[in-house]
Amino acid sequence: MARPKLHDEALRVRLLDEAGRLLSEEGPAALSMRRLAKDVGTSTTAVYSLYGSKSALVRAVFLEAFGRFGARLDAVPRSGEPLTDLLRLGIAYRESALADPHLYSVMFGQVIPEFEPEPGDTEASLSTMNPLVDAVQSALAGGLLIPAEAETIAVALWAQAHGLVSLELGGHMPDGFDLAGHYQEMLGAAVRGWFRDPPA
Amino acid sequence: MARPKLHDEALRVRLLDEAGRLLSEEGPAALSMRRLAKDVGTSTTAVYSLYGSKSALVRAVFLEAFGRFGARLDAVPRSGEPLTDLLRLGIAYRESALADPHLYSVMFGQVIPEFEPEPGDTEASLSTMNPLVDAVQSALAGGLLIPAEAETIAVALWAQAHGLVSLELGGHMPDGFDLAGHYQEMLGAAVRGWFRDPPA
DNA sequence: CTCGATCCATAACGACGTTTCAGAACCCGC
DNA sequence: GCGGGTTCTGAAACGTCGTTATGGATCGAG
Repeated sequence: MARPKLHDEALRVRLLDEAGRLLSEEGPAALSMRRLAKDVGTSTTAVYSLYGSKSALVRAVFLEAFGRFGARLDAVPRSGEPLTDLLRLGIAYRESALADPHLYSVMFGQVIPEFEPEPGDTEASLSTMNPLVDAVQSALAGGLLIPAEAETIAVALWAQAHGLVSLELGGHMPDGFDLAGHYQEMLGAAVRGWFRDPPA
Repeated sequence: MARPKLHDEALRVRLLDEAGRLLSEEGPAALSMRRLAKDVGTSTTAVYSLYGSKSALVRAVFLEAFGRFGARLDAVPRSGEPLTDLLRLGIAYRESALADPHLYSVMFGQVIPEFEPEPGDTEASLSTMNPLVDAVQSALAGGLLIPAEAETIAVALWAQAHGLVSLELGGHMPDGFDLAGHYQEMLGAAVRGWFRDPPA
């Protein structure tokens, strides 16, 4: 038979890490197959034998990014008070996105033309929403919210946070608008919209 | 002195139209300088003498798209009832985005790597928000909403609509989730969050 | 030690954005 | 009317991209 593989799992991981680093630190334009290969000290062929295409490589980064993002949301300490937790999750959402804007763009924008998520990849992004759904269900169970589907409320709140973050990252906020200063107020209103009765 | 220009304003308009058509019908990947030049029957040099770069060309499409988008929102008939108008605007927002998803991506995503909006281009996107700010101010003047800055409420509602549309276009909705069926309910909750008193 | 199979880095291919360049087209002064 | 100099033009060139073909290097089996 033949020589042993150099293009092994260790290299696969190194490529994935370096791809994430390139994206995070220099943006989507910096991630090219040539550049990536050179930075980890191998050839483009190696990347292709391990990943097959740029699209597949970026998908790996995409899934990894969702994994980290979901972990950050999971790590938010729970207060036992569902409405408090919803706010905390929203704040953690923005912090996570701002901590690595380029990765957030890979997850939710189509910043890399070669890659767009496949239907099955939707699950990755939906897992992001799990803690949100849990908190909404708790609130519903406590009779705090109007009777609606938990999924509907969760999607609405998710979209509220995503919309704010997305506009902020895209530079679409009004001049001088202090999003950080109004973010909690906005999240609060979004949640309050589903209240059964207004709080005192 | 010299020969008259062939690369005149008429050609500039034709290029802009064709660029918009390419984007709308075939997506961002189809918009290349060579393809564009060939489709309007000229050379790439012509595009460069008129626009200077792909970035500048896409910026023209970007501004044009915001113009059309804003016009659609301006054209929404007003009921005199600010809360009704807020819902109508939200619905028109989604309809406009879904009518030309690729253009919406150019406006709010960074789908074309060569182009990202300059600071001054923020005004274009903000004008989209004008009818929204007007309706919010009317509602505030009518004492319907809690006393907050109109800009804050408008940004929150805008982000709610944008977030929903953006997640929908990106394919991030849960499997089988009927956004169209829940969209008004969600918008209603977003507005209700700013109510002074809950409606009957 | 030789052979054959396997893997890998180099180099090539087509397409991209952009720029260079030689010539064609034009206006002005005569 | 007709050069001459200026300006504009399209074709071709440059470097980079994603991707793929190729030929040499490398190893185990006999």
